[in-house]
Parts: sequence; C-alpha cells; structure tokens
Amino acid sequence: MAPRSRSNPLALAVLALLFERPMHPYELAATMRERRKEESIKLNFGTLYSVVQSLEKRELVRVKEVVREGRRPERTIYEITEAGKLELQDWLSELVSVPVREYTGFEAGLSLLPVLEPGVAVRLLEERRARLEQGLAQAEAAWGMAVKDGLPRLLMIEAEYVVVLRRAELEWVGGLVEEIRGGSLDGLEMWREWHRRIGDGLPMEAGEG
Amino acid sequence: MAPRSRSNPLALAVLALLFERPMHPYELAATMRERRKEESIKLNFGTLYSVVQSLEKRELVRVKEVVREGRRPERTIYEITEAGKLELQDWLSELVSVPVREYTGFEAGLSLLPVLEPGVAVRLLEERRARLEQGLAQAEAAWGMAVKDGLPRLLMIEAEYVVVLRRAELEWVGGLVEEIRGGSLDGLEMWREWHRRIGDGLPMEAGEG
DNA sequence: GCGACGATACTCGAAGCCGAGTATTCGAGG
DNA sequence: CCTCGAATACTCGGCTTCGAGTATCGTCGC
Repeated sequence: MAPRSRSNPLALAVLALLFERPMHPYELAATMRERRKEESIKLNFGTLYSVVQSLEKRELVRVKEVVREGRRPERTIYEITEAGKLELQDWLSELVSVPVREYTGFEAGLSLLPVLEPGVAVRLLEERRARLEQGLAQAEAAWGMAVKDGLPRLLMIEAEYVVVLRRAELEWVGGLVEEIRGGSLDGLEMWREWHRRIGDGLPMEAGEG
Repeated sequence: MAPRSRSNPLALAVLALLFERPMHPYELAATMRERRKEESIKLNFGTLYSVVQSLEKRELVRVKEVVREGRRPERTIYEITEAGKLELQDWLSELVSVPVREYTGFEAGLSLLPVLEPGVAVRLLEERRARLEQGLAQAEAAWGMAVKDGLPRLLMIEAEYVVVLRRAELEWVGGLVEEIRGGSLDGLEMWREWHRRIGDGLPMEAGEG
C-alpha cells in the first residue's frame, strides 16, 4: 500500500470537491473556505499543491486542462478518476465507521501533569475551564446565527460534534479541579511529596508501580 | 521563534523524562512504554532521535556522556539544561491551560458526510457506535485492573479523560443515528434528493446557502 | 492616472516525520 | 552447542508539511 496515503484528510476533501466538478487547486481552497471546511480539515496552501500532485501520481485525479487568462499564472484544472471515486467512498467510510485513537495536546499535557506543582496545575486547569466556557459560548452563538440563516443541520453536523465534545471536556475539567482542590484525588499526597523533595534539591524518582 | 518548535509533544515527553534523570534515547523510549505514555504521546523511534537532536541544537538538552558496553552500539546519554527546564514548565503549562482546536479524522468525515448515501451513512455510524461501545468496555476493564494494582488515579488521569470523551461521542453518535433513521434530521430530504440526482447521472450541485 | 490593497494562482527550500532496515547481544529450547 | 527470537541501540531515504515568497490583475479612492 502507498505510504501514509490516507494520512492527510485534505486529500479526502480534494476528492470530495472534485467529485462535484473539476477545479484548479486555488479554487479548491477557496471553496473549502466558503463552506467552512477549513474549520474541520486543516488547509495550508503549500500542502494543498503537493497533496494534489500526490493524488495525481496515484491516478486518483488527473489533469483535465491547463488554461491561462491574460498573463496570470496558469491554472491547472483537475478532475476525479473512477479509481478516485472508489477511494473517496472507501476512505470516507473508514473515517466514519472506525474510531481511531488520535493524540491531542491536552492529553499529552495530562499525562505529564505530575511534572507541575499541584497548585500550579489547578490554576492552569481553571484557566482552561474558563477558556472552554468562553469558546463554547462563542461556538453556540455562531451556531445560532447559522441556523437562523437557514443552514440545515446536516451541513453543520461536524460543528455540533465538536461542541458536544468540548462540553464534555468542560464538565470533566471542572470536576477534576474540584477533586484536587478538595483533596480527594487519589495520588495527591504522593504528588505533593515529590515536589517537596524536588524543592529540597533531591532527584525525582519514577512514580510507577 | 524556532519553527514548529512546539509541534511535537514527544519533545515535551523527552524533557519531562530528562527532568527526572539523564538517559539515552532508547531508554527514553523504553521508559515511555513502561509508563504507558506511548498511549497518549505518539512515539516513533526514527522521530525520537531527530527530536532529541533538535532539542540539543536548541540547547534544551545536552550530551552528558557517551558510553559503550562491550561491542554494542554507543549510547549517548543526554541531560536537561536550565533552559530546558524552563521550556518544559512553560510548554506544559500552555498545553494544560489553552484549549486548541485540533483536527480529527471523524470530524473530517462528518464534514463530508453528504458525499455518502444516507442509508450507507447510517450503517457506518452504527458500526462506529458498536466499536466505540466495545472499545469503552475494554478501556474500562483495563482501568479497573490498574486500580486494583494500586496505580493511583493521578497517574491514569489522561486515560480517564479519553474515556469521558469517548462516552460523550458514543451518546452523540447514537442520537444522530436515531435522528436519521427517524427522519427528523434537518436537511435529510435535501440529502436524499442530491443522491437521487447523482443516481440519474446529473452533476452534484453545491449545497451551501 | 496612479498608488495602495486585496484577490488570484502558485513555487520553493527547509524542516519534520515515518517506517523499514542494520547490527549486535542475550537467553531459552531442543 | 546451535539456532531462533526478543531486546538493544540506532541509521537512513524519501515522502509530507510548513510557511514565507513571487508575480499579476482588478478596483477604488483621490
């Protein structure tokens, strides 16, 4: 199998758009922006061109024509191939049906939380809580606007998903803060003890087992 | 600022481990495995070595000594610098306190969901629901085992977070399936109509606005 | 009629990341 | 004693991604 061939969802978005009609790369980017797809699929111009090239090499898209208006740069218009249509359906099906563990920055942070002093950690978690609340309020306002504009829910379903996850995170972070503050988190005393030792200039010892 | 310097949390894990004591790269990887950090921070050997090198170039770590036992390959032992300790605290603080929008595969899939036929989409979402349920059961079993083994919650906090998010996702996906099945999802009729047209060989038209 | 500005349409070098490969040692089993 | 697999410790080529740069065209005010 081609290496990392399904690693970048931007390629999937390209296939999906070319499934509608042939376009040139810049138009792909512009269309993604219009439809707010850049909010759920990372878009970077430099990457877009190499992604399209790689799709071409794999014969999932092909050049339809190269046109030039006036003395502007050439526009290379691509179209999807039959193999591309199959890949589109197959890849999209996989993304929807198979949950994969993805790595987030916050999860990484949590897994190293003991490195921070407990007091510092609580303060930072509270900051996060506040920012999440703020972000949710904004997201909900934007969502309300879109509904009023008559945008059907089907076309904003990904935004809804993100909001649901964010809300779950907000509640969990709130609970965690309470538990540390209240002293009921299992392992808290050990945590404080490590940092007392670090404060005394002693080396930190591994805390597993 | 150094380019992309805070893009890979693996570098943060390296700093955190070297904060405890000096190690050589292979040992860093082995320790991450032992402590189950590879579940929350992506670990790849090839990447590890270049990440350590990049930290060295930025003077956040430095070579402590190069030793060789018997005729094995040399082991280069690194230690953290003062600048490295500062970077560790600062970066970790940022990860904990600032929520950032990260892109997941499922979100990308959802945002392109209309490309699939409604019937197919429901089937795939149900598959996901089932897999999420299964994964959650496994995760909870593993969690129970760890608790019995006396591992304090503080050291599994990241796993708890993941489980909470997964459960929220499970419920939401379940609800979405119901809504499509029950026909109450706003935009469903339009969705069916598009696919009727595609079936008739007509070009798909943009569905925004 | 000219100068600033944003949109159009890509290009390119540097850096990052992946994953398979290399070479050695150790211990267990037959 | 010999082999086989797991563990040790890294190396390397090639693809991917980033982000800033280039160059032209339309247009709007002044």
